[in-house]
Amino acid sequence: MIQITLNEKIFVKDPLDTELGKRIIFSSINLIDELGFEAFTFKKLGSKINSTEASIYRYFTNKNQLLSYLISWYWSWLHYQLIFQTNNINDPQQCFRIALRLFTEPIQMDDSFKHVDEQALHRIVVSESSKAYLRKEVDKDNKDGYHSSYKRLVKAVADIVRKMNPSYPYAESLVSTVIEGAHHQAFFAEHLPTLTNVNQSGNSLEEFFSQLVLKTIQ
Amino acid sequence: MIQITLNEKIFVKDPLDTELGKRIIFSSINLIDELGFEAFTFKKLGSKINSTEASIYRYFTNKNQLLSYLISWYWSWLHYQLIFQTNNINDPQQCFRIALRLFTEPIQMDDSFKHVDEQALHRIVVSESSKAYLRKEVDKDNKDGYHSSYKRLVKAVADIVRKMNPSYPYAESLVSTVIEGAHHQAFFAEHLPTLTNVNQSGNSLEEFFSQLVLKTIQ
DNA sequence: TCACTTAGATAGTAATACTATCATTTAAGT
DNA sequence: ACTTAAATGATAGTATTACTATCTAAGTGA
Repeated sequence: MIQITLNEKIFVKDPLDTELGKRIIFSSINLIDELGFEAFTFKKLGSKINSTEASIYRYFTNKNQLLSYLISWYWSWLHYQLIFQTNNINDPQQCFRIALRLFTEPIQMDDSFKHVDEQALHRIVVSESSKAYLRKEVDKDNKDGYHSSYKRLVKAVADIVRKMNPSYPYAESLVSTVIEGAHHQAFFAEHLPTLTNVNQSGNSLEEFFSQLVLKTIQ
Repeated sequence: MIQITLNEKIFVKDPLDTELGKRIIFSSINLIDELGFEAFTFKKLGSKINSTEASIYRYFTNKNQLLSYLISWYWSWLHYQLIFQTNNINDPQQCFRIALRLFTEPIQMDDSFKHVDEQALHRIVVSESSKAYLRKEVDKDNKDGYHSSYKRLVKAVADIVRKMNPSYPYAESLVSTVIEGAHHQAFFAEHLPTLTNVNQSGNSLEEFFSQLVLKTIQ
């Protein structure tokens, strides 16, 4: 049983400390997935969990903070998976393959987190995660550590890339491009298929990015 | 003097047909750039151009349609630039270089469009363009042609990629990854620099993607 | 038992995202 | 010159959003 701990400034009151807090997290994932982030409101969430808007505000200052919390939680969880799955593996090539699979394949969540719908959270990450930072408030948010989980994950994978080729100077850029790109390509494959070749005639997301990275860093 | 024509369903009434329409376009670029898309409203725009909310609704059904219009206009304009600048150039490698420069360098707009602030529009494309499609309504929007300018541009550049290597099966994915990636990397370089190596010790956006593409398609 | 935490209930406010109506100006056709 | 239609402005109204504030009740722990 593991516990993922997030930066304290990313919530008003830690939702994992209470029963209501856990209901907020659990149900917000389903509701954001269902309605999309724009149409999602604390009022709707309140009525869904038989609580009130005011109660939810005791945990998060606004819905953007809640989104950032969910996304951060997801990155921390992926990072934990990466560390766990690459444990005792020395070949950086193989480590990278594991990382790439985490980014491109729908995740399988273990029983430690039954309260979380992993498929739904993944869909939210694909469709909504960039909205957590594409904001005017990004610098303030960043100071408060809203994006530190993401930054840690990118650094960890960039370190793997550097182990494969220490002279490649764009490790972080490559990794963040792959992560964001994986989301975009998955979204395009579903909604705007002319923008992608993924899911067409045997082409796969993983294969596309695998080739791209290995050839790029040679 | 050229005229960029956009799909008819992307507006209620063509803003380029009237004086007020042009003021809407011109000022919305500045206002979205200044406030960010979330804080931007038709009411604020109305008072900025000495008109009213109701008048703006006669051109666009909502602010998302206006955003889609601006972004579409930008893609159409880039596409035009691409065709113009690659005219009479047969070497696909060189054509690609031109395309890449269009995606990575702040554009220089010609005098035909003095009413448009090119720098501001580019900032909007970087920070807000993905919000035009990362929506629950994406399929409906797509049916109405909201994204056809983007799709045409991606196809045009993918055709260049295929000329360089006809057997590469991920041309569209590669191009859309580069375009979206160029935005992300530019945004990261400014706001979340630990996620990128661009703008650090002589590293450039253009160089990163140039290497990435050329090595990938070999 | 007292203090404290937690949450439910309710109310209120300013702003947002529209829709509707009506009057006025302007431009275009006969 | 007269008529009509299109374009805009002015104003009002509505439901919802995004909060903030206050008050009460229940439960917990020392």
